[in-house]
Amino acid sequence: MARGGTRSADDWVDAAYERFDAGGLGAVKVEAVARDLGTTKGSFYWHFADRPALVRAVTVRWEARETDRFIARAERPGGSPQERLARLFSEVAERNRVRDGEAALYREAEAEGVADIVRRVSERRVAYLAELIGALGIEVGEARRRAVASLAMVLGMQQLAHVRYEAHVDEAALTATALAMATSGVVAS
Amino acid sequence: MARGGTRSADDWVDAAYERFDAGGLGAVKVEAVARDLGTTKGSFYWHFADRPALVRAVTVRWEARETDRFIARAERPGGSPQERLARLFSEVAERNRVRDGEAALYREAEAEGVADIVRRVSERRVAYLAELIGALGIEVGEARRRAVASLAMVLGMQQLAHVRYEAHVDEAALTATALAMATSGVVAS
DNA sequence: ACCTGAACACCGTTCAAGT
DNA sequence: ACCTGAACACCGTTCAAGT
Repeated sequence: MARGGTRSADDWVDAAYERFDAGGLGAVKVEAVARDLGTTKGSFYWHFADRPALVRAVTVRWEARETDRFIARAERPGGSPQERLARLFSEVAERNRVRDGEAALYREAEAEGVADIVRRVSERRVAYLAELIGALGIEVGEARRRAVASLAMVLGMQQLAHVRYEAHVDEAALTATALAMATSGVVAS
Repeated sequence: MARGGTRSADDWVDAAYERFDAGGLGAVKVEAVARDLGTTKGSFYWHFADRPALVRAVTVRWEARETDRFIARAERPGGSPQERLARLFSEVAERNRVRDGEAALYREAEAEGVADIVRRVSERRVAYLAELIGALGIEVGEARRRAVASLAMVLGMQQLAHVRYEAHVDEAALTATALAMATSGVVAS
């Protein structure tokens, strides 16, 4: 909102979200956001109980957007389950390259008190993956195990990327590996 | 060291390491460690340039211990490569349950400026895994790809555990999955 | 050579006082 | 109803002064 005017809680979340996008939840600082908004941090406490409340609002917004993207992906027509899985993994691999706020989320979730939200998103991802794998004719329990294992591998690759461990495994190999885990099923029951 | 006496840099690292063990690198706070040692934080700056130097010393110590454990494992006689791999993965799965300082390391490494050390440890883990897989008669490039993929999956499961996402996949299943990835080779090249 | 104590910066939080 | 400004706590950092 314009300097000098009055602000809503939403304006605070907008400004905080920009900082989150750039630097993760750790960059969501009351004083800094107040500066961005051209107001004082004292005014922040009119709208929110404390910093954790703001961090939580930002994460909830991230969850909503993540869900939208999920639905958009699922709704998009075209293709066998295999093709959809391939599309999904290749999008994930591509986003892996960008070190944005989301990339930091799993790392920061616990310290910032939003582990529950990240857990919820994880469950959605697993459910969606399991659904696609199930569409290949795989039994439901096995489909879930494969979904968890391939999600875990993708998250692990993200972590290795965080410490800049390249491991000579590129985007294409990551995509192929995740797809192979999902479709050819290496997961023991 | 006893209160009132004089302290060495090592004493500071000892005390800081205890805090790391309990709460990760984030718990390594100059003021708190000074309190533990019964001295003032001002005195800290005689021994160290700043907090990052202390954090780095703690991580270097962690690396040394991690290496020791690695060597101990590798040297331990007995068993085919398969048996050693199984032992390795089951130990990792077991440690996954404990939420200690190490569990937080990958998350915090970048923010704390010790990504290089964690990267080095990752490379050792991959090299060791690749060596065992290579002993199964697998070609060297393929062995490395399998090593990276199985390490990534284990790290990813750790992350999911951090947000307490259980996913109905237990320790035994994790072990079996990692082993299957390493030995039966789902990784596309 | 090693430490204390006071000072400052930065950020989260509270609150009396203003509009 | 919403905000300012000052205050305090906590922690990292510096430094003059002490032993």
